[in-house]
Amino acid sequence: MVTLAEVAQHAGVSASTVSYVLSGKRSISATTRQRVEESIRELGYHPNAGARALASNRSNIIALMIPLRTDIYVPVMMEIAVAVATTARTHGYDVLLLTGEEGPDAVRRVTGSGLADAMILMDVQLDDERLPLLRGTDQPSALIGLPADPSGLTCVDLDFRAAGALCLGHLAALGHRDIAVIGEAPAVYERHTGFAERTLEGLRGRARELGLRLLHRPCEGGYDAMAVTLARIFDERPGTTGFVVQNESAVEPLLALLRQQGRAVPEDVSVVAICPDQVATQASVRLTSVAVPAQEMGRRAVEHLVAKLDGRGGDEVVLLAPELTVRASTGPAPTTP
Amino acid sequence: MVTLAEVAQHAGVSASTVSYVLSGKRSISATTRQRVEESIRELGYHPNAGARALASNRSNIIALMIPLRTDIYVPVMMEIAVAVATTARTHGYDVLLLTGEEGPDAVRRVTGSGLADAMILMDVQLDDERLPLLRGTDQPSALIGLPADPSGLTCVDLDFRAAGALCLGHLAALGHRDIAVIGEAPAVYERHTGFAERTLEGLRGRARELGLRLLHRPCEGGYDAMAVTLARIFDERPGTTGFVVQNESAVEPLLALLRQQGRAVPEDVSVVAICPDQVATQASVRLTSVAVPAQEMGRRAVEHLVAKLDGRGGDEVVLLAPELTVRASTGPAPTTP
DNA sequence: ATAGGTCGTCGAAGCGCTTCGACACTCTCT
DNA sequence: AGAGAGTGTCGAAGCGCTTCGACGACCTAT
Repeated sequence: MVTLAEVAQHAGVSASTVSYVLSGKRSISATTRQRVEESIRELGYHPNAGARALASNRSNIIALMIPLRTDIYVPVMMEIAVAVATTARTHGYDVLLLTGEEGPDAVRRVTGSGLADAMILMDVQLDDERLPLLRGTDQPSALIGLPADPSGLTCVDLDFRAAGALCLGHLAALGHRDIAVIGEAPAVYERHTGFAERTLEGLRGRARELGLRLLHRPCEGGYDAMAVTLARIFDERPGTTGFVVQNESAVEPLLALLRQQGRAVPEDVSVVAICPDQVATQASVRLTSVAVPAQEMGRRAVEHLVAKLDGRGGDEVVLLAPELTVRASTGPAPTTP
Repeated sequence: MVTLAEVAQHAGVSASTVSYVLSGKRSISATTRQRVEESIRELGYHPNAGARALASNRSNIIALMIPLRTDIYVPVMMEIAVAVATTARTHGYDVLLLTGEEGPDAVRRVTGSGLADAMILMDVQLDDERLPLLRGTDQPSALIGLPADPSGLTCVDLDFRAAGALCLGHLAALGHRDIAVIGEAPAVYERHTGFAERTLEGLRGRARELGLRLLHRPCEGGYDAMAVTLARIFDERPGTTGFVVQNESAVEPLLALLRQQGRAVPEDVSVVAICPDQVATQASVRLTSVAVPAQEMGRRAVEHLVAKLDGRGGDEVVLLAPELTVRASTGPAPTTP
């Protein structure tokens, strides 16, 4: 293992000079810099992370807490995680992966031990038990999601309320009057997950404004659950012609079932999804959808944290504006004779 | 920030005593231990990670390198990642998330800086450029996947060759003679990804033994690509009655297309998948499948590393035996009159 | 009773880095 | 020509922890 001191000796300068070459925190003459850089390369020097963290009180690590459940929003989570890791690297940070399993203890542990300089939390509940801890520390943090009370916190999220409204507006403009909403699994609503509830508010609010009839049904993913849910919907509202789906694992089952029942998409019923673009474009019918900008969210969260760590910027709630892309799954409502 | 010294003072002992209470590396009287533990709790002490790493030359971090591509095997990757994180925590380790983007440089950086004590690599190519680096260091590592030459390395993987053979055996036993294999995207084969090629070897070998006709077609995910591929298959081999699918994002499109063409599963054609159980059970037809034991793989990799870090055990190739679960997508071959 | 163990604790060294103050220079401005 | 203001470099302190050797205190076997 090569140390700073060895590099210094090799280059014929003092250790502090090498350190300043590395950090750029003091000016160094061009010739010295070159000599040092040459030595670093020649010896294959890598600064020791622990020593650096100890001396500078900075680990250059950002912690990312992902939900333990692997059964839900997997593509979104993965995309966010990768975006976080990639963005962090471009700013010189590494990413520590925490699972939700440890809950608040993980926050305490990471904060207390100086393992990470900052923290990103995903899968935030409206009234998340980790939030008081975050407010009580001076360690920067960012949430991906929006809790009930975001004061004193940095949050990045899609504006799901607007997304809900947008979907409904699109269906309404096409003449649909009876809309069914296929939501996430009931457990998601029971946990009071922000995005699910806010979407619903957006949908309901706009439905009221436009005088549409709205039926919301949570749904476990998968074919069988979807079959039951769909049967109930048509039972209760036979005139349903528009669907809004916010549940990745219900998308394909829904399409398959509609097809099977002889209801053509988009001729007989229209479907709008709120999901990552990839899901929308790979479905058996290319779906009109509001994209969940997973990468963008991950990137923004990291950039906020880096800014805060550099002493720039403060808390802020960033709600990304939803965009609706029209594809092949929506069309004019059928004219009932 | 509370330090060891403060805890020591509070408990009326020396710093080293507190350290030994924490590590258990020397015997400590029960009364002293209690007093120290009480102080730790009272002061809310967390050992500083950097200082610990510097002094002990151990970071208690395991690096996990995941592929950058988020478009492929997402659920598997995610499951492995979560299993790695969870298992690592139970052994007192944290997980550093690296993306494949940096490639070999990441290996050098992490190894050189002492950021992590060990490393797990996913998405291993048969002739992966990171392997020489791993062999050249004394830092323990584990691969999830199997390269062409695993000598001097620890590898954990499903025995894909056996998995391929198993699928074919099952179809053969049901009387199918003409089998089509829907593979991963062409790029996966071009990269010489181990699992894809080994599956193919297993399939071909058993096909030869049993005298079956085998047609292998790589396939991009999604509905449209699958439609093209399927058309070609039936064009070339109209008598095809058995399918083996190794491509998560081709599963649902395949089922939809077969249904659409009036080919009933399993009455007219049988489908066996190689995929995580979750995909198999959530599909519109519950799929007979060989499970990719993602969690098990993640867990095993971590446990091997922990053992190596504790000075137990050495390099080893662990090939998990495949298990085929019969569900609703396979049945006897139709008798051609 | 004394030599030899074991047990529990302490002090001090040191891990590899960052950073502060100091110091010798070289410029500029008057 | 001398004061003042940079520049570029160095030495030393110290970050919070682990770990080694040392040392009493107590126990056992001779």
